[in-house]
Amino acid sequence: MHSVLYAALKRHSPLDASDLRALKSLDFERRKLRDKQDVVRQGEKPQTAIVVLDGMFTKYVTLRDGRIQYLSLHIVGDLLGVQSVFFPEMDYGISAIGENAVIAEISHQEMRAAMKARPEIGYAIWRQTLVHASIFRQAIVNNSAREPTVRMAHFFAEQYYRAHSGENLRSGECYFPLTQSQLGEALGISVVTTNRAFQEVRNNGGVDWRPRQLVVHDWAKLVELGQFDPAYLHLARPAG
Amino acid sequence: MHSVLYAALKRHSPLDASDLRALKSLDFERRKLRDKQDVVRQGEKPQTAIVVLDGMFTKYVTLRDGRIQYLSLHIVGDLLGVQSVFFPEMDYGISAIGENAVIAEISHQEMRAAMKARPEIGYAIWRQTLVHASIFRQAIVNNSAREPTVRMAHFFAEQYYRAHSGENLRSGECYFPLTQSQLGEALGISVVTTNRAFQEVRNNGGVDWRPRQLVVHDWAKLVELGQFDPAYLHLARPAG
DNA sequence: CGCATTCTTGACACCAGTCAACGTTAGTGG
DNA sequence: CCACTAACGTTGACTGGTGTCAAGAATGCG
Repeated sequence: MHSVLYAALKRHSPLDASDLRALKSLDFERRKLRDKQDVVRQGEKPQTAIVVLDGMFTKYVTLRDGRIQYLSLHIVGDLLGVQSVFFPEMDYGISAIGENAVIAEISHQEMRAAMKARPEIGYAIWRQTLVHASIFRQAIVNNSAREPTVRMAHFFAEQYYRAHSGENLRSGECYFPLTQSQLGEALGISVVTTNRAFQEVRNNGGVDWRPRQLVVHDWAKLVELGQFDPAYLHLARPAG
Repeated sequence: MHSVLYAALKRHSPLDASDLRALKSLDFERRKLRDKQDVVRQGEKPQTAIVVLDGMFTKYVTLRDGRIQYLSLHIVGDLLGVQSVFFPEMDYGISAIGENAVIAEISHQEMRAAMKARPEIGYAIWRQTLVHASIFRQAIVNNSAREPTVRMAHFFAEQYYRAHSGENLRSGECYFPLTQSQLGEALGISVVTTNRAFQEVRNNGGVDWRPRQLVVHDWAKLVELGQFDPAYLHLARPAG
């Protein structure tokens, strides 16, 4: 878990040996989750922050009428629920999607101590929360101003780009265990529209989607269709 | 400016006398902006962070085809562009809306120094960025999963609630200098739909909207129509 | 007073949602 | 190994909401 977190933070933050040592001293508990199992629910007051070790997790909101809106997807290295270190009550839920979903739980106390002892760790975590905020902003743009096909292509592009840390993108795969229904709930469109939009993306976007796996065979095409510009993800290296 | 920032941070963070002193020592430059004038543009690399002193500001994204998507509105006390302290390049723009738009610019250096000298100031600012992230999340939910009328009511409620810091909400006003066209660009709907949705909100939502001013005469009604639950804003006091 | 912007309304087309049925796949237990 | 089931994917038909276009009314500013 320490190396996973360190690697993720290192991507945008200058951590030194002492910081690494501090990270290594963090106590944590490993936890495996089933498909669709909640890590935290909206309204709860968790005592831990979460590092994704494997699989996929999602932040989501449940509406009055029971409908769900997914806010973001998260993969290895993502640090979740940082907000709960500062504001006790969760205004969104976190749940696992798919199998092999594993997290490490780190107590708020430990987190606070590490940030206090090594301010640069605090800044690194802060940067991560800023990137996540940036992803939220793009989701607003995407779900508000782009038509279903473009929207979906952009979403795929973001997932793929993040899964590969912005490197070696030309072609490849990434884990993508959502159902079409869930994808629709992320994009703010109905299942039927999701299905039809996907067929167009498959035909014109240089991607395919086998169960649990997104297959990109023409990255440039996907970028073009999705109007994807990764600047907002603030990874050190520009798109390759 | 110092008291404005201090008051805003105090709302969610425990700052002491030394923190206040540190804030007071911050050097800044006051700047007045015209309606629609940019503070920073997407892609630029500003050297300062921004405290809103008066009027209204907005974060927005410009799409390829020139369309605009507004991301959030900001008022007195909001600290903007904190991200640029950590990531040089802006992935969104900030501009003034309406008259009497005044900001204070604080150099990144000064910001960094203050956070280093007084960690609690850093945490307070961090909390602000977390609240803004939370507002983004709600915007995703709002623009993706709620129909125009409800969406608009929710948006109004959020504005009004934030303008009043969650206090004395029963009835009152708040500054709201957008045009209907801009409101549409915030909600992800066309001008025509905006206009029609507004008429319904006016009729059933306990609000009115005079030029530049949002008038709430029945807060409970607005909350009901907009399905507004202010938990996500993480102000200390619950709704009154 | 006159011009530009904003607001408002109607008509129309079309995209996206809903409903419903069927096909496909994966997982379970006999 | 196959039968059975539940979840998921796919398709068609229909409806309604939302966007676009266009024109006129109201407002505000110089």
